[in-house]
Amino acid sequence: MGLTIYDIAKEAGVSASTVSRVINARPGIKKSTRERVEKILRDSNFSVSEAARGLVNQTSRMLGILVSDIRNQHHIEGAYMIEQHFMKKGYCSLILNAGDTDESRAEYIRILSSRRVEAAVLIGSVFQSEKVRKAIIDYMPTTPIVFQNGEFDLSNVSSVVADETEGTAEAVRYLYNQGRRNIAYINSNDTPSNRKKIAGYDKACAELGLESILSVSGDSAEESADTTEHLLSEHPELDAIIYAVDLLCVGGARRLLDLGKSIPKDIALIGTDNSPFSILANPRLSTIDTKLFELSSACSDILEKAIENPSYTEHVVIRPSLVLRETT
Amino acid sequence: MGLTIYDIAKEAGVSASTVSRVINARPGIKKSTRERVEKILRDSNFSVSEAARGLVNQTSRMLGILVSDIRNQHHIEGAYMIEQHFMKKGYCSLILNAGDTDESRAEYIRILSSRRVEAAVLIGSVFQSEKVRKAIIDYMPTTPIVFQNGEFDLSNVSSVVADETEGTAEAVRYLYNQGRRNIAYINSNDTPSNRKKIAGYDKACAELGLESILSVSGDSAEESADTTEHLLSEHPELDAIIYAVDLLCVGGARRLLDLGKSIPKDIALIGTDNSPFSILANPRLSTIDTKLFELSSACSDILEKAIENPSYTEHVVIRPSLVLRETT
DNA sequence: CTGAAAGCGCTTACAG
DNA sequence: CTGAAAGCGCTTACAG
Repeated sequence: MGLTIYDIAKEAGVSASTVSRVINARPGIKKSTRERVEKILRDSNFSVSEAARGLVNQTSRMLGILVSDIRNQHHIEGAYMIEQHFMKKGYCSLILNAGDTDESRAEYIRILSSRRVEAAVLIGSVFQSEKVRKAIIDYMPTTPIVFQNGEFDLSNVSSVVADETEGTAEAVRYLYNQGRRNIAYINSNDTPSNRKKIAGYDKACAELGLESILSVSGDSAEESADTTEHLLSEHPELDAIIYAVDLLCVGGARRLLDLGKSIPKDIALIGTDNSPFSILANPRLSTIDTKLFELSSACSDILEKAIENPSYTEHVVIRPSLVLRETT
Repeated sequence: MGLTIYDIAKEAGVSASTVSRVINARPGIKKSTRERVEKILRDSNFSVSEAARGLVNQTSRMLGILVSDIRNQHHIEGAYMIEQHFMKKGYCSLILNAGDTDESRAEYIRILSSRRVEAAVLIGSVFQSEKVRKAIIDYMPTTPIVFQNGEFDLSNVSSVVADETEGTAEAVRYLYNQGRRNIAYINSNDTPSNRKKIAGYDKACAELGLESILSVSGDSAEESADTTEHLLSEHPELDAIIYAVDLLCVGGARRLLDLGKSIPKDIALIGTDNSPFSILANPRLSTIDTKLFELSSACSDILEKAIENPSYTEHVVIRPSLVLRETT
């Protein structure tokens, strides 16, 4: 199995050096030799071992992409974009599910380091932790890293973040301007990103003299429906709810309809992320667009520059915008 | 940067062999030596180069997972499961988007081969093509491969397929038993998998003496809504529609509601895949459950055995079932 | 219990 | 234009 360049060399009656030169299209090889070797390469379906090549070149042509859960549609978009873009340049992407704990996420930094990836991307604010930071310092102190939706104050880490605080505050202000005065917020998991959203909600409520009404839901549509119903029973005066995630808004909308509420007449709803759910939902969601596509494409751009020049670093902030549909 | 075992050896005053033995927990090392080396390993945050190690061991500890588009929720589930499972055993997964053409998909087989993956998984019936088959013969003739939702008659390729023909036929029969007599089918892209579904639809229609009414939609909910409306204008007698994909069913349901139809009274709807959309949709979809989870977990099991024993091969067929909710 | 040497599959000066 | 040699970072017989 696995032919080596020595096998090819023997068959062509040349040295391995020559075969290597042909494979890598180096100049200064007699045309007839080149063609003979090329034919054998082709006929034998030879494929170079990237591992061996990487060992001598000190490159792996691999990228590491860490996502806490690859099944999360919101995160996979970025991974997709990066994988597609760099595959064209001959890079393969190790897309790994870094798990739910800080320990496991830090461990994945170590794993990427032992695979000698040339650059890494962290997707999701959950990577914001001291353990991950330390793992980067210990294991990838000079590898270019791009952090999507988070930041570390390290010389090799770039960041691309959405200003979710401001995005959420704007949603509150919009509802206020529409005459809503009892605006609740339903949060999902406790992540750095969600904390920023709540900060924006609280800030805007304070500015406008509104009461902060905060509730937390599990991360399924069904749980959100229950949370929404419960919240409404405690605060029958509610005339608007903002959700930290579109999916939760879908669940809430559904339950409110079941309870005989009219949306947005009785109660206005705003989701977050402008995800596919927001258009599929019935009614279609108004939502805070966190500009996933722009975030991902900024990551991809930075990564590209950082691979060229490993000391390149950049910090980008993207401003969310409000997308108005049928729930406001 | 990049310490090698020679750096560690020098610092510990031992040979590289000894360091290697400590790293690999080989027996027969004096306890004091082992502990001294371990401490240095830890303090210096040493991490072995998997590439170099792989070169000598003739293993890569990498798996290749080919998906046509990683953003497809239906496909990523399998990739997730496999990645998670094998990471525990020290394997990293190259999850690659193999693209839209047979050429590109075949090319990815070559790429996996040059990365010397120890096993590969093809997810999705679209890999069913002569070009991919040839690429496997040429580049991975002995690497264990598991094909999710497709098969190749090759000694190194296992398969796990859903019997979509039968699953779809059953949906038709169910509708018939409910008294529906004008049952249409709306297909999505032309893939081997979708062809099997249509075969099942046609077969059941023939059995029951029903007319086959087949239409094709683009792959967004919006396009499906248009297709549905158009189909209904040509066949006002329709009292049921089966969709090749849940998402299309969501789009169709939405439009039918907008047109003032009552679901399922006027018209019954059945989607395919039992995807998250089917529960989120309003109304919730009845759907042909293609048992994604079982498919994926069967792939993962086979893969595990095949990595142990590279000549292991298995062929599994999984029977879909009908899940009844609010659209029938 | 430990080390020197060879080798995994490549690439790249260096020499001719 | 081409080849012999050294080396990338490891592991593993082999010898002691």
